[in-house]
Amino acid sequence: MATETTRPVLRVDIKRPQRADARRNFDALLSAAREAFAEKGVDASLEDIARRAGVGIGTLYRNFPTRQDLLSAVYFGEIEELCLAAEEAADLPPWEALTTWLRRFVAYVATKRAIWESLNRESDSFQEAREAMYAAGTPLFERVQAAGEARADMSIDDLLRMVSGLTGCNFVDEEQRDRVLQIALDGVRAR
Amino acid sequence: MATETTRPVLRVDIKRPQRADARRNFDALLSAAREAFAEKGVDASLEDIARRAGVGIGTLYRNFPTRQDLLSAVYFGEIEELCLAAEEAADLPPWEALTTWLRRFVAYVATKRAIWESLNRESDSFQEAREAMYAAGTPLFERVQAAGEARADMSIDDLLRMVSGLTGCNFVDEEQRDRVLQIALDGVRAR
DNA sequence: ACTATAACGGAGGCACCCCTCCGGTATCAA
DNA sequence: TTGATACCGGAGGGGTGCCTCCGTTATAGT
Repeated sequence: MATETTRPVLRVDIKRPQRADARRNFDALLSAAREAFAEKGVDASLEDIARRAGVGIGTLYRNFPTRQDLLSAVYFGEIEELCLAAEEAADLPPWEALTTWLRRFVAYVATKRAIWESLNRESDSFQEAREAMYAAGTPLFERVQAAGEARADMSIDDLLRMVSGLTGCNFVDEEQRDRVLQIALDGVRAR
Repeated sequence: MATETTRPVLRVDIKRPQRADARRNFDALLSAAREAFAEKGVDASLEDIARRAGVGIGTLYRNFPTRQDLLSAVYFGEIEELCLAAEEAADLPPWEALTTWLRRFVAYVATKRAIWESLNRESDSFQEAREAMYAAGTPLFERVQAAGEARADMSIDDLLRMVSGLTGCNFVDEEQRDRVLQIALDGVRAR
């Protein structure tokens, strides 16, 4: 389903370089950045990223003139995947579809701190990512509400902030995180 | 009630200096630090704090040899107040007592980022603060559970992490924060 | 008033980060 | 093979923060 999607697109036009050596560096930088951002959040040191990639700092700046460019290149793809996951879940019954997607959402957020931060920072370029996530989640949530299985006095914004808040803080272990999340979602259910 | 409490004490023994000028600086540092920590979180720059206090960096280090010493001096007092609030709420009916205290808890956490961080960091000296908070909240929560008004399969640790998670992330406004918190607490209620 | 000394404050060494600039190098088309 | 050039890397200047050290100053007891 939806192979030729017209979903609001997250366009990043940082072009992969032409020359072979340049392409190698470009890719190394991307994966080093993915690693560093996941580990230290969006404030990870750019010099550290260049080091991890085994590349000079100059090369980093040539490919990604600003920190935002690098962040975008790394994360917009992943958020895109999240949006796709929402479409895939659409076949399930309303409540399962929603929780399935949220589970996926949580899995992402837990490891990729930047996604979480993108929900919590006031930044233009993150705005776009946030909107894409909301657009993806809204149909799922509205379906649940239409089925009378979730309280009507709640928005997707409420829901995602709730889930991301619970995901963004430390728990003793995964088991506790799931349990607490489950409890909070119980509050979302219509009674 | 409990004027001569034997509650686990948060002891900080950084002694206020003897000489008049030293005492002035000590106090100025404390309030500058309170301000800076609230504003920028526990990572606020020590040099900035000294500047705000109108004092040399050396003076800061003389009074508070480590960042932890300063943090402790600032926050343990406030956490102590939080614990007192729990005792005061004890007169109310179980569920109200708990939510009254949690409301207080939220009010603190929202403005004092360090308290929130103290729940989310792995640090020895915060451990102590965390334990004090837990000790204060446990009676309230257990009372609610005993009254059958909260689900039994949840601990005070679960509850506080849930609340602090929801408090620690941004909401559009206070109203949304309260609404979402209310929804999550609905999930805590026994059905 | 005078002095012993507690307390001051900021210069300075070290570390890290950001970003620019440019001499050197690897690539690729001819 | 070779030359034009796209691309490299890191030195270096500017900024901030941490913490120590020590010459200078204010205080308090006599």
